[in-house]
Amino acid sequence: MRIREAAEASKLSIDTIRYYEKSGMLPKIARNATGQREFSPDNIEWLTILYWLRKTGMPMKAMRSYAQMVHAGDETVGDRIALLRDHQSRLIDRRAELDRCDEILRHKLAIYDQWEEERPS
Amino acid sequence: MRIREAAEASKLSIDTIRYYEKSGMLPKIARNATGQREFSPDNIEWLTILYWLRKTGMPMKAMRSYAQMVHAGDETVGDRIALLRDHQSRLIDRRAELDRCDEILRHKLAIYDQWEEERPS
DNA sequence: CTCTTGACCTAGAGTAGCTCCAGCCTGCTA
DNA sequence: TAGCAGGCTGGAGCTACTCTAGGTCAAGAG
Repeated sequence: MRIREAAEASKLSIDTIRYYEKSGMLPKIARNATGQREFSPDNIEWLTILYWLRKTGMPMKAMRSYAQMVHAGDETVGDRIALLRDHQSRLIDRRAELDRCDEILRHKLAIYDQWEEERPS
Repeated sequence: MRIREAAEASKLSIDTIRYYEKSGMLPKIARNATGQREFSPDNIEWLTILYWLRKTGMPMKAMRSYAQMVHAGDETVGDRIALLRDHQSRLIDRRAELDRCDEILRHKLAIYDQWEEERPS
């Protein structure tokens, strides 16, 4: 699978995939005879996970160390679990932030709506 | 109220507040005799709203136009409502993203946990 | 009354995480 | 054999901060 398809499958952009490779966040990606990247199904799964981790705010630094742990082998499984659980708990915090913002917006909108009612355009 | 207190009250950093002022996202902030910023309670409310809007992903560009609309006066209230409602609907999308990521993490962790069970450290 | 400390100031450099662009190569189709 | 699609690299540009250098000012200690 070449980069265009990999981008579509993972929802990352082509540029972002190349950037992630350059930044050491991907395993070694195979190249064909003319130097083009060839993505395996495993690579696609990896990209997809990165897409979701980034989208929900995991910093590249953490993704890089996760990548290195996967590369390092089985004895890092414990640390990998810790890293993922850690991110999972951040998701909860983020959800609370969304709720708080929603609350503030509701409040603000209630004020504006009342305002509109009183002095209609 | 000076910048340190304003930062504490709004949860923005001192640097970010100065940056926001420079970028035209704040109303005119008063200065005292020695050139230090003096924040009014209104200013603090504004900073707090910006904090939550940014934290939940509103781009600076949108915050800038919101600031300009507030500055422009009452006839922009309709547009302001539209902008806030728009952001509110983004919050829903973000929540869905968090849920999706949580699902993926659960799946991944289930696999790792099983792995750990099979070959305990 | 000078000295230090601490809070503030500005301009500008540095950073994260992309995104876009120029210039080049290759393979397919007409 | 020319044209076009799709890939490649290195590097510039962008957003939203974050940090640093170098300076001012006020208040308390010696």
